[in-house]
Amino acid sequence: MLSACELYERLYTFYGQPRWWSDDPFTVMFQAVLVQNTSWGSVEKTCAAIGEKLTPQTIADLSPEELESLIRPCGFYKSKARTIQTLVAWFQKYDFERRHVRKVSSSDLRKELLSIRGIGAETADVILVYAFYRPSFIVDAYTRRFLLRFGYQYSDDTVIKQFFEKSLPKDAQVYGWYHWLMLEHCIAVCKKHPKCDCCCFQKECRQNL
DNA sequence: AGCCAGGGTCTAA
DNA sequence: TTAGACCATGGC
Repeated sequence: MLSACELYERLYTFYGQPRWWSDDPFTVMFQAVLVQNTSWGSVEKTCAAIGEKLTPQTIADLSPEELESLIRPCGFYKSKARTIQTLVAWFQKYDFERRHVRKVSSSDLRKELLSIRGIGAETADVILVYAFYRPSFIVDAYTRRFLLRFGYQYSDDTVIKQFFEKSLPKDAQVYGWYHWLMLEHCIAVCKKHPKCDCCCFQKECRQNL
């Protein structure tokens, strides 16, 4: 079994410099909610339609119904609209400024996010890492799928989170890059093997890694 | 046609 | 504490 660090080295060597989700914290928050149990393509389309109006103030000024109709294509639009409005109100307490949010400690920030209805562990960690540069390893469908392919079998997300956090430097940039690399890898493999969860030991899925 | 997508919440046992 | 129902739409 490879360690989390060794896996990272191989991913980084193979795929090179990963992208960041978005430089804009509000874009990260907005998209992280929209993508819940939804395909990324729907989120992209929705955000493209909103265009430059995707700012916290613009979204804050929308009525619930207006926001619902904007995000409808992403599914679960009523609950997501409510979550986004709550998030915006929360962000407004910090004047929509990342540097103000960053005055809060990581653990308190995580608690604040988790207290918002519609934000669970995964969404909170995405926001912590990509929007506010706080190290809290993201465990999502890609993380689980990635580990499965390499023969790791964990039942519980908190155990997976620990697997990464215990052996990596506590660094948000590393966590964000790592998550992005796993995503890239899953997408690259899935193009060749649509049902790839069950092919983790096949050579095609592991070559060059 | 039917199943799934980068989840989260609430409830029943 | 945990499995299962529910939320909803679009893409393939």
